[in-house]
Amino acid sequence: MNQKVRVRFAPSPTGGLHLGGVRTVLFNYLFAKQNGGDFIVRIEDTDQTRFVEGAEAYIFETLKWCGMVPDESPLHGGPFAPYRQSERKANYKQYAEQLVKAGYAYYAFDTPAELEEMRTNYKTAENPSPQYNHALRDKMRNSLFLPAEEVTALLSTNTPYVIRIKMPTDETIQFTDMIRGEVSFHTSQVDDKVLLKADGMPTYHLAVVVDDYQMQISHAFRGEEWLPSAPVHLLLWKYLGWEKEMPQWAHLPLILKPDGNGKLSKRDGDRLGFPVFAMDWTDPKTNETTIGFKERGFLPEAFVNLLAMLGWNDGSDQEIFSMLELIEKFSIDRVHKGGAKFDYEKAKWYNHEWIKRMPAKHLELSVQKLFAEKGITITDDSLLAKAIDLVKDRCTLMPDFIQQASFFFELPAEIDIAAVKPKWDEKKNMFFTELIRAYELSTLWEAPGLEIEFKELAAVNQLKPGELMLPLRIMLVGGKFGPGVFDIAAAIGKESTIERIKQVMRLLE
RNA sequence: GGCCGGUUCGUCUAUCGGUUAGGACAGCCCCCUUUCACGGGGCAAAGACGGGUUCGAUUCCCGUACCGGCUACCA
Repeated sequence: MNQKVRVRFAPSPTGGLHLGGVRTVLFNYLFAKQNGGDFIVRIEDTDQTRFVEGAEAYIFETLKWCGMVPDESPLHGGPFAPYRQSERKANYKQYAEQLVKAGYAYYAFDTPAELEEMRTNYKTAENPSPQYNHALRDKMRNSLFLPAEEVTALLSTNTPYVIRIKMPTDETIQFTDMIRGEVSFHTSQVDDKVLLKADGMPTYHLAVVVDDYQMQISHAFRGEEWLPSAPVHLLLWKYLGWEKEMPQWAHLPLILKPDGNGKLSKRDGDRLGFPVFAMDWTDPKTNETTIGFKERGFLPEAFVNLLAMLGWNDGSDQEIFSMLELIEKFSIDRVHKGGAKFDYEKAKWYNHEWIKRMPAKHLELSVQKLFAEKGITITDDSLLAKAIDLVKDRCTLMPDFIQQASFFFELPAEIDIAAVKPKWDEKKNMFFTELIRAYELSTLWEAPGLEIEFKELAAVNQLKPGELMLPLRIMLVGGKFGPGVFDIAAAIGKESTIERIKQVMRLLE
């Protein structure tokens, strides 16, 4: 029995990685790191017909973005390489053969058409989906019921065949799931799953057992959708003689659609207008891009945080956790049994919280990039930091910084002149003319001083500051939003402030 | 249909048999703010149903209902 904690995430490279997948990685990762163990990524590409170009690279980019670096993987190498099942192909057949020899599995020569025929022939109202199982296998063409000579003949003439597990007719398979406790199945209800396909590739069922064994996996976490096939895996561990090395299982609850029911899919995101994939994914065949959390403007810290809280909590009221805190506090026995509906509003709340807490320094690079995409070049780093600190409280998603802060770096794109024009008069015009003069003479350009000067001048002119502050805001910002006006004036500087006042005054003439 | 799993406010959830069933998001109201937010305060909102066990059940057991997953030579 290996003591060392070793977990694996075993994705199939068929497209973008979605929420549920990333959460599975996260729980694996947290568990491994908490226990000083290894986090392995193994690519389950046994179905060559479903291979999608770029999907594997995408998986690793996603893990990197989330801050979960594998200790072993096809990309990072490791002592149990290769980590791609397609490259381990030669490995599996011998075990399938071993099972046949021991009487735990058998050759099946049924063609796809024959299987189809069986399903339609035996389909009844009570049994809408007949299985290839103990009750039906004697009706099929397999090494269990065909004469030995015929089997030999079929084999020697290279007739395509698969190897199926021979499920016992009457046994109870029980195991302890780390999340669900005791779970049991009756073998009569489980079908004779294919272990080795006609193309020589193993199915998931065989591959996961062989690889978990060879890679010395200590704990196997996967989605709840795998629970029904757990008895097959348990039996395989036993039949292969590795029972003592079998990992502990944990079947994670599913992430469900926000509305209605069922597990969350990419389509729900398209339909409801929120991301489901971690990052943008472009399907190489259709060239269609599906938006990701990253590109929508989520911080990886927030993404990880919100995923962790979908089905887990530490028992306290704390909701904001960093990766380090999660590693420290995560516990598999506090993971829920029931699925959780995904709530995009709450997801945004996590991001908002993270943006608010994030020091401006950490945000600078991505904000700068966002601006660059809009054609705004930032040359003054200290102004950028100041601007970020001033507006981050009002940014939920990263692109909000464009709306909230671009006026710091360029003249307002639009001026809401209608907000001031109706109440604009000669007295106000005079006030701002005098304000320009006063500000031109200012030696100390700081918010409190600017505000005092402004208010004093208003008093001299017998005007209420309230009636003047909105016009000033429109002049500097362009609209009815943003941080305190004098903070803005202080940040953009004397020259720009005066220029903006003058410009709008001209528009008001 | 069968098998397996699940079920506390609209949503995410706390509760290790005894609570006015707590928090958060969203909603509504108020305060703060001479903009928009942030922030603060408040309102409304839940144990699917029926049986047990128990002095006492949201909590333990059984049944029902409902929801989900699986039922491929896909993972």
